[in-house]
Amino acid sequence: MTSVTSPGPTGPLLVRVRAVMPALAPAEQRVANAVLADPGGVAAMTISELAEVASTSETTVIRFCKQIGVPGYPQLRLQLAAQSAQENIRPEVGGDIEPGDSLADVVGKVAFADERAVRETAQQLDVDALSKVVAAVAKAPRVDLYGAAASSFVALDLQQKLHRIRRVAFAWSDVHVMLTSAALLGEDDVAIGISHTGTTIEVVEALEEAAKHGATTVAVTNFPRSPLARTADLVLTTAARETTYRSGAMSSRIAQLMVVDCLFIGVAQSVLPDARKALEETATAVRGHRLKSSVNDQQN
Amino acid sequence: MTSVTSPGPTGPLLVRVRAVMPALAPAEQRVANAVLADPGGVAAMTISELAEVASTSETTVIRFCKQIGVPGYPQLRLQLAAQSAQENIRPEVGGDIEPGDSLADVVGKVAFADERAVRETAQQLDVDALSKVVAAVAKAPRVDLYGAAASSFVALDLQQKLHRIRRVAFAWSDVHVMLTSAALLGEDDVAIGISHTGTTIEVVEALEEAAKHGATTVAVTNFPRSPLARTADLVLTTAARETTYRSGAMSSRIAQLMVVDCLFIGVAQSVLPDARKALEETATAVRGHRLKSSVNDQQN
DNA sequence: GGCACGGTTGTAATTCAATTACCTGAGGGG
DNA sequence: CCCCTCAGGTAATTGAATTACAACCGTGCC
Repeated sequence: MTSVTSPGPTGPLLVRVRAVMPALAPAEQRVANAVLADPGGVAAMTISELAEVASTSETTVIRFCKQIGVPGYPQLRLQLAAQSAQENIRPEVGGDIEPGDSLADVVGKVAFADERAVRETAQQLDVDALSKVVAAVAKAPRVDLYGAAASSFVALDLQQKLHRIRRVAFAWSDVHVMLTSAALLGEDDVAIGISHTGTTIEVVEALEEAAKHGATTVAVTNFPRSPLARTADLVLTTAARETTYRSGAMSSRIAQLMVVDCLFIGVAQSVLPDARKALEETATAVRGHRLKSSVNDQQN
Repeated sequence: MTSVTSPGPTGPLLVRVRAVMPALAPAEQRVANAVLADPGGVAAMTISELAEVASTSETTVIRFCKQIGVPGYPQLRLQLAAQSAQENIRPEVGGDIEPGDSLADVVGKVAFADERAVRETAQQLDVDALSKVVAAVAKAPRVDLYGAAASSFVALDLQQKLHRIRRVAFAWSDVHVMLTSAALLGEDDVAIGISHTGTTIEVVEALEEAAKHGATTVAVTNFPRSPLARTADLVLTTAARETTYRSGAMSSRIAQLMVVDCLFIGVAQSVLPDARKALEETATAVRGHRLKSSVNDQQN
């Protein structure tokens, strides 16, 4: 029993709450909303007061605590107090993007949301799971990547990176191709499904098919209780709170890319020096397609 | 964190405790000492446990609370939790990624680099130029996007976003197609070239071709003096310092995406309410491809 | 259409932490 | 020597937190 600030296995409490939100029952979601709306305030409430605010019973509040991995209500209060004390040091200049915002506001808010997504994702990322994924990918004869819409670009990005260090990887976004490809995977192969919500039918199906053939399955999603996460052997969660500006993937995709970059570097490290050599050779290959005036030789 | 908190950065509560110490009864002083020795630890204790530790009774603990101006024991716990949380502010983990770094180090460094890229890009972004780009794109009958390798994904991402709000956009990564497409652009059209270094021959050529036909040309690059930037009418610069781990685009691509997101939101704002309607319709369209267990309706 | 089932929610009983009321004993002054 | 005061504690009481249980609701399966 050391300190309140470093509780369970995973990172910051509020991040966890947001991640688990969709998997909660309605009454529990009301509690979650109350907590997210005013963490500091809730820390000052008794269980009955919070129940009142969330229009539900004390019982449900307790259930909510257990759901998010906190043993009881007093512990929740403590963690909320700790959390909101930290936030106050670095105030959230954020807020949602409004239709009337000036461009300067938009830039500020987007930047803040992206920064936060990166920071919080890193904080709560399960390094243990990541290392298992790295190990699996490093020794896999073949890696399949599944993603739809915006997530497909993340898949493509990873494919390209892995390809540059000679790992055999394929990124698919067509269900039919996903399924046929998954059907051809074997024991040592790895299949990675990417979906922010974790509910994209096609990606879930493909991962199930891959599992059926013995491949190691990995989910990259924001929601650890989502269907995709449940299907996978290993889960890497992001921590993006999408702005409500219904534009679709913004910070979620940034968070996914960060995770995928970490994965890539891990793999590259574990197959050094081959990776280094491969990277140098590929860099040399595109050098002829660079104009002068920059000594830089990275690709893109 | 179990250290004896002697010097400065402690907040008001512990300061107050120290101040009133001499005025306290012996048994109360024992409580005070226990609190000062390990504030975080005490926050995790019940009143009985603390009484035990201070070799005294619960009653004395309560008396101690009142003495230092805290109404009750639970309140003391909360304040201690908040206090000790503030003490451990997270340190900045800069530095380059080394081959021998642990995965946890890698995650920390990647996150830090990404965060910094986002922050610094936002700070130096030319909002005036951005607003001109927004205006041009908003009224353009057609937008061409050019990018190679990793930057092609950024182009595709933007294309998809613009498409969702009914803007006609094309993302090309094949030189031949780029050039033919550029040749068909007109006065009101916009061509956006994306290249981190700004030296990718194909992208520069395509932008030159587009300029030749009267289109507004835009560069998204890290280097304002690069060939690409010189070719373009408007320049949006990113501010990524690529880690030397020769992996290619990592934080540079994050920065590009942020810029592109701002551009997109700007355009969406300026064509409201059509954009809103379009976004809602597209969200509805994919709803059937979502599994339940999530109320969320963002795409990917 | 009805019936069984799993999952959700609330009520009531119970346990346990926190607080208060009250008691004891030691020291000091009249 | 007795009484008064006050530190300190025990035990009773209150109220918060938790658990046990029952009602309910939608869903899928005959």
